[in-house]
Amino acid sequence: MLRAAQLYYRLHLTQDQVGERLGVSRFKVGRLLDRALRESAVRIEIVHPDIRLVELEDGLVARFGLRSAVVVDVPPTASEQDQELLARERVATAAAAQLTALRPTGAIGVSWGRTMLEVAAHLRPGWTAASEIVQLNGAMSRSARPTRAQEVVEQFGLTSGAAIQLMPAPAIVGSPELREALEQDPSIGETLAAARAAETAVFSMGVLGTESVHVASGFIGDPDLAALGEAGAVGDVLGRFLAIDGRIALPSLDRRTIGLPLEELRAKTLTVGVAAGPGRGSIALAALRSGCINVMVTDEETATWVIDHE
Amino acid sequence: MLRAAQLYYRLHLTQDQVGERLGVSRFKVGRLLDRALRESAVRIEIVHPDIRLVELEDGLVARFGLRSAVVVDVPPTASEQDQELLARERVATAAAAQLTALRPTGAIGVSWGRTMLEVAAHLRPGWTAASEIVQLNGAMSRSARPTRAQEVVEQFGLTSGAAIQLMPAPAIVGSPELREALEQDPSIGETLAAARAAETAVFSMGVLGTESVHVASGFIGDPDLAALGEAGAVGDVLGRFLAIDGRIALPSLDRRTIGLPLEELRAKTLTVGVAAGPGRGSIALAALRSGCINVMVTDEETATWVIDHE
DNA sequence: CAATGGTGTGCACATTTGAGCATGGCTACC
DNA sequence: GGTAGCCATGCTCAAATGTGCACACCATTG
Repeated sequence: MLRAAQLYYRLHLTQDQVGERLGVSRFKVGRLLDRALRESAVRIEIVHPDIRLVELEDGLVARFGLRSAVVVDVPPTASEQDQELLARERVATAAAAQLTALRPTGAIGVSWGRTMLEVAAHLRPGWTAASEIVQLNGAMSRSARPTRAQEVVEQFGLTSGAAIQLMPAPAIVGSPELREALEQDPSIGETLAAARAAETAVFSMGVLGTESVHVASGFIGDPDLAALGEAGAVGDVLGRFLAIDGRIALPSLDRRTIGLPLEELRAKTLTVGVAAGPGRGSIALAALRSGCINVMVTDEETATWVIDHE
Repeated sequence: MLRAAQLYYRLHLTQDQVGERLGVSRFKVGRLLDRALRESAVRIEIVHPDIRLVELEDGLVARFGLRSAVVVDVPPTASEQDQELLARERVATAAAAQLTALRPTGAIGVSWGRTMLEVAAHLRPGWTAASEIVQLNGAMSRSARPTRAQEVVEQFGLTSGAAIQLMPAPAIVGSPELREALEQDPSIGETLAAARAAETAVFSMGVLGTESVHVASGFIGDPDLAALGEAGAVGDVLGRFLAIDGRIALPSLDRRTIGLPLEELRAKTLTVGVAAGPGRGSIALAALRSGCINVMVTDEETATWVIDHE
């Protein structure tokens, strides 16, 4: 058996030649090799260092029932800030590539944020034949810091030649009643209907904290921030804050949030979630648990955190 | 590439199926797997502990231009003496099996000694269709300790149904003249002619020392022993003592030795050398260097020693 | 002593894989 | 703007390999 394995695997003879040398039939050689494999006398192993990325992808797919997952390697950098920038760049590149490979059609819903901006920047012209790009949630900033949500949608549209549809509203308003009133208004209502109708959604995940985009953009103030912390919120998806178990952390705030509700997101055929950079583990896990992601794109650190904490 | 390797080697999909999952052609998958192998991203290794035996066999074949080699594993025992007995038993079994597999025809020459006796004992009836078994060298003991050479030849004959031909002479005599005279005599001369004509020879190797068969049987006395030591002899093949370089250690003694000369042994088609037990390394190496072996059967310890000292 | 069942073997056939070659896109260089 | 060379890709065809089946061998059992 070992002699056969030696001749076959090391010297790369055919089973026929091995049989000739050993004076047995090629069938017997085949069975010998079978046995060697079954009895693990021969080990075939993938030794490339990046195989762990594949394993993480498989782990995510298996644990959360995803369609697919992409986990990218981010080489270490000098500073924490560089690390975040590099991670975002790498993950965004991968997300753009994955989107291209998935070839979505019809309408595509998109969120906004730094990560989404980076994804948009990496899309190559002609990446999809989609007909329409729809903004999924409100973004109109009231602070000096612009959300650049429009740039995201425009870039998605520009690179695909699709029509674009913006959602001209803040992410979060002061009362549920105002939210309802705004959603009734045709300018927002029609976009929301289109977002609902889209079969595909692409969005990133945001962390909760003082450096959060929503805080910086003035959508949530100190009282809301405190209440969210109290409720165990770890971050947001489409402006909707989740606790680590994947449920809406603060329903009262959720009712003031303008955009596609999570149930609707969950119902879509293709939902691509992008999470990049240190500290994204908890919101990534929450989002995965919420069931609104079926294609995950992230970095190794985040993926490892998620797998370890599930 | 890694994904392909994962699906192909770990999940045992066909290249076609891998291609389907990855959205590429099976040709590309094949090339991907090729590359993975070439770049050693995938390692195929034989992990069975006995693979070292195969490697030793290959080493012997390559270094000494053999037809084949058999190296057997000898489990450790309590005492050195048990080890020697077990080694002899294992190696003899392997030698008998190898002889059976080689299916020699015509006349087969055999030597004598403890190892050969053990080999003979392991031959199964019908192991060969050879016509004649010929004793290759003199063996008639003058001491109380019999050489049992006749038993070896008889057993070879009995198990094969072949005729036997003994060499009724001592291994070593007092003078070259006497040796010549004996070899002229028909009783010995005819056997010697048959030994010369045989296409196959089977023989063991003896170590030099006070416990040597030749010393115990009274063929060499103290002066010869001392002279052999002086000349760098390490052991014998067919009663002919070799130095570690594989040459006759003491030509004067060799001229007094009755039996097939080494040049004649070298000229045969099939020469099976058997060396078993601790301390056999040097004579095994000497015999291999002398070029008179083309099929080697030995234990791991001896094979390792030979490879390490060549 | 026949029947039985397990095991190993070789064979015909189907599937899988590899080798060589043509094609076409891309780049770099005139 | 052309063009030569390179590389990746997919194809055809042949080789290599796996599979189900029939048969032989052996030991056990009623």
